[in-house]
Amino acid sequence: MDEQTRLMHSHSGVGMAGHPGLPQHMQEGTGGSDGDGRKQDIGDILQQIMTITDQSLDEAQARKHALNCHRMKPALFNVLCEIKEKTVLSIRGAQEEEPPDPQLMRLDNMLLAEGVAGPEKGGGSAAAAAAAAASGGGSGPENSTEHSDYRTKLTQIRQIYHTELEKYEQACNEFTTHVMNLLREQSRTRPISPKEIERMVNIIHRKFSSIQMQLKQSTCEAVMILRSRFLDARRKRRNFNKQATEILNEYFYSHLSNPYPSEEAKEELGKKCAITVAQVSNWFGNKRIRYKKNIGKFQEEANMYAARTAVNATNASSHGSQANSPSTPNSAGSAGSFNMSNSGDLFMSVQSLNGDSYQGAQVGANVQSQVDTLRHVISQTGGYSEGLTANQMYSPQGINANGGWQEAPTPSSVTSPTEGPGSVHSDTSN
DNA sequence: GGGTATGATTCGCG
DNA sequence: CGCGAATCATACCC
Repeated sequence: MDEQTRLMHSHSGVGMAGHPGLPQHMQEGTGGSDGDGRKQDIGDILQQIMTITDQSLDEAQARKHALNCHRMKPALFNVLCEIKEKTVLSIRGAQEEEPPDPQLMRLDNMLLAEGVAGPEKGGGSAAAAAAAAASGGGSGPENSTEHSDYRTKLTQIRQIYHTELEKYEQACNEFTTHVMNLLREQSRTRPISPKEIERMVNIIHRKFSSIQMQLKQSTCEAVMILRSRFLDARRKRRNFNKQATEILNEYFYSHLSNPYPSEEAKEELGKKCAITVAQVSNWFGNKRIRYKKNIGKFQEEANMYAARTAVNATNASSHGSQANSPSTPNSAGSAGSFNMSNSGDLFMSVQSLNGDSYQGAQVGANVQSQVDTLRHVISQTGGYSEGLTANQMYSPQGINANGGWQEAPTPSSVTSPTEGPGSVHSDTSN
């Protein structure tokens, strides 16, 4: 410090007369008696500035300080600030005033709509409710747990978002303060106008807001993923419970000739299995196609259910025909209207199990179910398969070239004597 | 972990 | 609109 003071004074006795911030050259007045001296002075200063880089660090430091304390400094700074203002800053300033980013607005809107941004209470649950409404049906309790799950996750996202946002804001403020202090500090040693500081602050804010936008964007993505997970039922697939599968299988195998449950039957099955009608439809759709694709694989299962149905049928003592009650799906499997005297005809009509096609007999449901049942019982014993294969020709109209379930009228041989050929099948809601 | 089973979705067809 | 077929995504089992 002492050395600096010495240096400072060594330069034409220049003191610290100048008031920082004031245009010193104006204060000096126009009295030009020492004009030459001042010119000499300025030349001196400039010389010092120009050569400062050639000096050693210590020397330069000392010289710098001396210059800083020079009475001409404020004036020089003022001029430099003006020049800066007119050149660099004005160029930068041209692109400063921008309209709010449309993408940012979109993100903001979305976050608001999803209940992530905006008021703390209600937003999340409202969004969850909306999402739930969009997801459509589904079983009640299952749905409510899904709700809370969704809400919990959304709250988590919300919390993270707000925490991060706060962090960013804090960091932004800290950084801004830091930079402002730094600039203020530096403004003592280099020409920095307050306007420039203001601009710098703006730049910092813009940078931070772009970071914020990234945060918003990733938050939006997270919400979208959550939403899609919540809405996409495939992702929350649960196997039906054993009982439900049994009920469905029972129906399927006891209606193997025409496994197309009517709407009423689907509702009934849905009720029994605690699943929706749509799920019943899905199940039957899948079952049909998969059964048809690989009958061999399902053989055992088919036999099992067939045997079970057969047992049920034999055990059931009631023999009142329920063929005309299409809305009772289980009537087919459990009703005891099966007439053994028909068995011969039934056997004759049963098709080969190795083939792709089935007979879509439009006989009474009970009779038909017994046909299906017995077909498997027979196949299990391996009794009639060859003969039955040959008998396919017996009912040519029952064979579908594409291997689909045939909906053609029943061959007369299967027609139950108690029910006319036109009796309603339990599967069809016609 | 990989293979299989299974519920759901999508698409084209009649 | 219901169906078959293909496909996806997950559950389940070894």
